[in-house]
Amino acid sequence: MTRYLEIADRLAAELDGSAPGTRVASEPELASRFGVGRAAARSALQELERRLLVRRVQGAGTFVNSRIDYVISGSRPPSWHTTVEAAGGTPRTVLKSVDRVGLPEAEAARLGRQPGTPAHHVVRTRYINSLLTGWGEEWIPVDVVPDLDLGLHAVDSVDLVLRQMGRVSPVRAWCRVSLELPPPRVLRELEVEPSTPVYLIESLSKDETTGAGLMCSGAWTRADAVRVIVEMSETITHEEER
Amino acid sequence: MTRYLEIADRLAAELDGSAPGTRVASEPELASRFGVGRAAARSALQELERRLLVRRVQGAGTFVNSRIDYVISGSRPPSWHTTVEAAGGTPRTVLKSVDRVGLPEAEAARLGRQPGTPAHHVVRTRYINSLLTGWGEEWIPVDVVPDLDLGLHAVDSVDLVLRQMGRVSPVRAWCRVSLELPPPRVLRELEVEPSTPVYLIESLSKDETTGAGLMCSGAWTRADAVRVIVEMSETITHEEER
DNA sequence: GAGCATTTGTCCGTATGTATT
DNA sequence: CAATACATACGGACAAATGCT
Repeated sequence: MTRYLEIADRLAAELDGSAPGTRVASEPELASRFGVGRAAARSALQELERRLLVRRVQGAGTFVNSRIDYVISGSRPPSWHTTVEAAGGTPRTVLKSVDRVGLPEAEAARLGRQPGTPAHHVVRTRYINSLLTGWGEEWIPVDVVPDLDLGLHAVDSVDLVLRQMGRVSPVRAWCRVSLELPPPRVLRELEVEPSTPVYLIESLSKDETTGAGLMCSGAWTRADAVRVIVEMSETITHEEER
Repeated sequence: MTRYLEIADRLAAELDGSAPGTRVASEPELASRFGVGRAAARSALQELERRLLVRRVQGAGTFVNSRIDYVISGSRPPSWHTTVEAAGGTPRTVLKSVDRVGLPEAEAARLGRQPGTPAHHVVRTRYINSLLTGWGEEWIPVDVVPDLDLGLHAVDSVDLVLRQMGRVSPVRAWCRVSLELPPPRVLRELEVEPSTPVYLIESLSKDETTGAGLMCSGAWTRADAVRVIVEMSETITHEEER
């Protein structure tokens, strides 16, 4: 019945299988093609954007979107770079800052330390194909690795730096994933609209042998760029499902 | 600079703390109040809807929305009804159908059975405060509980029926959560727009002692009604984080 | 850097359709 | 049935970002 949904469905079918980044017809083009006003053509493209099928950029145009699957699992734990590359994308991580701070209360509790314990505070952004898709911070007590910054400028992976310079074996001990709307800070850092859904991935790493807390992190990721899938493989205590 | 975002932010601040279900000013009211056209007032309300702060119903109005947190965790496993009630909501589960079918391939693999094995196929919908928020299906091999339908009409909980009539102890063995856009089937069942984000929660229950697959399920839940949080507490194998 | 065309973003006024109350 | 409220659509206008000359 509604014209713009017909157009959206039609376009969705046409775009199915197109390569990511392919250009989609502009609003005026669609308007003349389907014999509607610009408003209806615009609504159709916006509908496709809500369905995460396209990405729209003011001044540039509308382009086919694609999401990569990021599986967080106990049994099959792929790294970020590997995941993105396997999906045919180009990953990039940018180190924004490395500070030396006292541990905030929440992070201290997770790491099993006293609040105020000296720690490295690492802030990094993540890109897929030059598109800013993630922002996150990591806390590592300084006694784990005294001069983390030296290693971080040479190697990209915090994990690797911990293993080589800290001589520890970090394993993921706890992880929590939820879908949120970005708080003001993340809004600015990720340069997104307030209505863009983002995943919050919180994580804690402990030493494999001693069990001591080594690192905890919080990472925000755009849901229109990544599809996070959480798999719990272990047998878990009973849940009454009704 | 943009007028409608100013209005949206203003309204968001005003609505903060309002009781869920509270009525929000209509488009014409907002238009005259802020001295803008109906288009700008409408955009502001749509922005709030994208932020999941309000719910809009044609013919009725715009109302304050609220999401309940549903935590899927190993350490603290609450039931659906308990979770909703703890959040101050009224949960309801409606049994749509109970069929006897042969197990499809995917479900058979999960349950460790042969495809085509006779099984109960249970379809149910879930409501929060009379709002349709979830739709899901469950598969239970008939040899686990021969006459499941009898029990299901008396008790709401599949888990309880399995314990009482099947004399087994189901525990969650595997669980997978992802955020999706609803496929056509779910679109119809949940009566939502194609752009409404929904969670897909897949789950497998095994017997606590024998380890035999008892039940597997797939449940779709509206993300504007529920915020799913997944917690992995167990120590998981190493993941290289970069 | 300046200028220009293209494209999306915002906004107006108006009208009609459709669902709810 | 009538009033209300949201949904769709038109035509027109200007703003803002992008990409190219």
